[in-house]
Amino acid sequence: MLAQRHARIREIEALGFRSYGQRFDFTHTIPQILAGHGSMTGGELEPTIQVKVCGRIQTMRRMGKAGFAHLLQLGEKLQVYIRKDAVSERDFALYQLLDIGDIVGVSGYLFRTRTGELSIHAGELTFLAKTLLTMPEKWHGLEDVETRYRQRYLDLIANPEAQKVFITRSRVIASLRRQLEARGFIEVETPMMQPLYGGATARPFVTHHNTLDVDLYLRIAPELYLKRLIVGGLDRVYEINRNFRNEGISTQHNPEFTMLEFYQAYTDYQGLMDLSVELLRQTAMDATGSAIVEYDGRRLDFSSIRRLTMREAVIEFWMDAEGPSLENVRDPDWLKRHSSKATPGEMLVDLFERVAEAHLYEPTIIYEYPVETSPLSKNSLDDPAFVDRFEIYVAGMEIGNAYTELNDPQEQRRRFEMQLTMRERGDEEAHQMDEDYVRALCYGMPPTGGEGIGLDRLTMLLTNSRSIRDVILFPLLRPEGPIGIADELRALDDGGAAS
RNA sequence: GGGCCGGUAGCUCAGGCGGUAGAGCAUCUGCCUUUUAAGCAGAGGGUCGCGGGUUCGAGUCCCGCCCGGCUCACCA
Repeated sequence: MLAQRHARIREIEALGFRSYGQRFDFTHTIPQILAGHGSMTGGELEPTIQVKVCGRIQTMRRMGKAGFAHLLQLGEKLQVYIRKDAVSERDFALYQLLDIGDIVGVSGYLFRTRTGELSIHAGELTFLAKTLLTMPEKWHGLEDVETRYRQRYLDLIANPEAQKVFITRSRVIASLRRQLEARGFIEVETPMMQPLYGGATARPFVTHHNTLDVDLYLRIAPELYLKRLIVGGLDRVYEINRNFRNEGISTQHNPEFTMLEFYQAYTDYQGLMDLSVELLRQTAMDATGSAIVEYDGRRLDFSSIRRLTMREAVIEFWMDAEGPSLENVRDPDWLKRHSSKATPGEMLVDLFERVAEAHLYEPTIIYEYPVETSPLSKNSLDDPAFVDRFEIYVAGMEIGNAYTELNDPQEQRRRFEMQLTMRERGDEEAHQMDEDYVRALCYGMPPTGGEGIGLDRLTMLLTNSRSIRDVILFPLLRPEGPIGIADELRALDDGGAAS
């Protein structure tokens, strides 16, 4: 097959075409043609409209002295009609040599076929690039998930809906940027390689800088750097970038993933709740055209987001009919009877995760978190065992985490020391002491609200994708091993040189 | 890491009580000037994921390994 296609390059060149062509100045993209002329009748297409389009050949139906092909560009297709008496002899010879997957340019006029399909009546063909490998089958597309992830380019060619997912992803990110900029946030970039990792509980990837001879960690979160910027007086900052966590892979976890983090001085977690509700609603609108989307057969309404405390969620979703009372979930002894964790706060979180989390299908904000699991959040005024923090859950997934930032350096020092104790007890994920961060707080950080939103997961929800790998162009997989294409190409090259 | 499922032609998939491997699309040849899962006639194409074992004989049975999916654990 490879040899056959390779030989065809010479035949195409013998006709005077370049097998790998030059720039092509099209007049319209295929989506533009469909949008602009898709609803015009055959009659309205006269006088003729001349266009130049280009794309990849998706299908071919040859009928002797004429034929049809579908040209695919940007996930949409336009039919091309080529007939012997409408093109030059040379172009017709080229048409006969075309393979599905070749990239060509076509100039001609628009018309409707007998069956009513908008098509381009070819007057001239331009050869732009040759495919040497066969394309996936036309009506199933490429289904093998491993190939789809490893060879994403093939997935994007063969499955138009795969392109749509990544276009929506781009819209999600653009929408959030636009909304934050409109509110006076500025986009910043903070280190991906950090001497100390922090801002989340996770195991890091380690790398090494040769000249400085130091180990560095790929960041697990940008949080501590962004808050240094708040200290510095950049009152509203955000960053959209990758975090790296050296942990398991699943349908909801990829080792590198994209987070939006934003920090707003002089607000608190209540202010961020209101902002989040607005951001999510508008992002859903911008990405999908509606605040109501379908996910896995169920309805998600981003325009009405419930707010529940963690304790209320435990009560509401309790597995038995006779749920606990508010007094129960406040009572350390009651909690101890239902969880084996070390402290009342950890017990409550444990219960919440077991009882409620999977049921949080409709977009829901959960607030009032215990202090033990939140080393960087500010204590609640009315209960120092809790912090002013909330998380956003949709379809059973956590997609956002926000809190009033702890800005008291003494308290922050004590929290870090508490984490160090946990670390000594063997908790690898406990937070490290970051003295420069404490020093920054010593200069005074204004009251601040900070939030992180997982953009991969948000994109999953807005594209109806069940796996995070479907919204990451190149998800991490084990390396593939030898492919052998270089050897095959070299063999063809040697053969060509010899002949 | 555990459990379950999968890997057969370029693609999508069948098949199998152990006996020389199948279809559709794609490819090649011929016919066909409005087709659209175009059609008709013919042809080629496979170390059945890899390695061992059992057997006269393994794609099929057994063991190990590789790759992937789902799921549980951990996390966002």
